[in-house]
Amino acid sequence: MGYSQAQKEKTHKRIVAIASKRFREKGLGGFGIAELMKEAGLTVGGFYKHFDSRDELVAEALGDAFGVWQRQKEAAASSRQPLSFEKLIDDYVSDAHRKNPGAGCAFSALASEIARSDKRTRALTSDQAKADLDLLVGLLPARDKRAARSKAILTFSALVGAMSLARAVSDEALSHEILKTVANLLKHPA
Amino acid sequence: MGYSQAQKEKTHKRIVAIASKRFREKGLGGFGIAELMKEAGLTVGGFYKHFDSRDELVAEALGDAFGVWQRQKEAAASSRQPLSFEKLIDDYVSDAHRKNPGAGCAFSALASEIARSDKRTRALTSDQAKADLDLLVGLLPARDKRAARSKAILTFSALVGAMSLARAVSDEALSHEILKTVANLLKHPA
DNA sequence: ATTATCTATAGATCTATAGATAATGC
DNA sequence: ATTATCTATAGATCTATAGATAATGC
Repeated sequence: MGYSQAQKEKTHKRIVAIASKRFREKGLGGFGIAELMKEAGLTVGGFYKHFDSRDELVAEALGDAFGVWQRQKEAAASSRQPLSFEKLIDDYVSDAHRKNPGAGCAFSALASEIARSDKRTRALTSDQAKADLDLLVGLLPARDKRAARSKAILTFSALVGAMSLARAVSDEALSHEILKTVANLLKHPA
Repeated sequence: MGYSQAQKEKTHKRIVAIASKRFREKGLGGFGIAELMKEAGLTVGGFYKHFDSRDELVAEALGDAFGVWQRQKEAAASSRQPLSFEKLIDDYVSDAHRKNPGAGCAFSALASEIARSDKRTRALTSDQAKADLDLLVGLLPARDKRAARSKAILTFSALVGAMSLARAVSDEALSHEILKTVANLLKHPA
C-alpha cells in the first residue's frame, strides 16, 4: 500500500490506458469501476483518489484513445517513411483495425455514444476532430486549399461511417465490401 | 387490466414505438424497463408478457427504427414526387435530422452500440444495410451498375459518418461544415 | 503527518419473477 | 379458465463513501 507520487502517477496512467482500450471495445457503459480496477491489479476503493467521478475517467480515457492518426504519423516520420494519404486509408480499413477496436480509432468505436456524453467530452471530441482534419489536409495536394479541406471532411466521414457499418453488420462479405469500396473510391475518385 | 388480444397488440406496438425512439435518443442502455413502461402508461410487471427479455425488445425496436429511407420513399411516391438521390441526401444532412435522432436514421444514432450487440440484432442490421444500399442504387443512374453500387456504398458510409461526427462534436460551426461539405461532394463529386 | 490503497457497505439502480387482481372469451 | 396488468420484491448490479492499514516523506 502506502504512497509514492511516482508510483501513483504510473498507476493513474495504467488505469487510464486500460479504460481507453476497454471503452473502445465495450462502450462507455460497458464495464464498472470494480472490473476496471481489478484489471489494473487494484480494488474499487482506490479509484476515487485518482478521479473525482466516473465521467472524469471517461474524459481522460478518451483523451488517451484519440490521436491514433497523430501517433501513426509520428511513427511513420521516425521510421523515415512519412505517412501518405493512401497508407492512412489502407490502415484504417484494414481487417486488423476492424477486429481490434480497442487499439483503433475512437470515432468509429464510440461516435454515437460520445454524441450523448457531457459537454467536456464533446469539446474534447471537437478538438480532436479538428486536429484529425488538419492532419488529413496535410496529406493532400496543397494546390487548392478549399478542395483539400472538403476532401478531408469527406474522407474522415466516409472512413468513420464505413468502419462503424462494417462492424455493425453480421455479414462478412458485406463488411469487407463496404471497407474495400470506400477505400477505393477515396483513393481513386470516380 | 384484463385481457383483449386486440388491445394487447396495440399495447405491444406502443411499447416498441416508444423504445424505438428512445433507443435512438438515449442509446441501447439509456433507460430501464420501468421507465419505458411508465411512458407507455404501464408498469414493469407487464413487460415480460410482451417480451422474453430486454434483448428481445432491443431487436424488435431496432426493426421498427430501421427503414426510414423506405418510409421516405413510399411517402414521396404516394405524394407523386418520387424520391431523388439529392433529396435523400439533403434530408439526411438536415438540421432537423441532426437534432432529432429519435425519429431519424438508426445507423447514425446507434452504429457503434449495434457493433457490440447480439447476433440477432447484427443480422437484422445486415439485412437493413443491404436494403438501404439497394434503395440507394435505385436512385442512381443505371448506366454502370458496378459504379452505382460503389457510389451507393460511399454515400451510405459518408452520410452515416458525417451525421455521427456532426452530433459528437460540440462546435456548431464544425458540425454544420461536416454535413454541408459531405452533402455537396456526394451530390457534385469533385 | 500525509495519503494510496484496502475492505466493507450504503444507497440507488436494473432485470426478471412471484403472486394477486380483474377483464375476456369459451 | 385464461391471461394482461398490477404490486412487490429477490438478486444482481453499479457508483461513491467511510474508516482501517501501512508506506512515504517531512
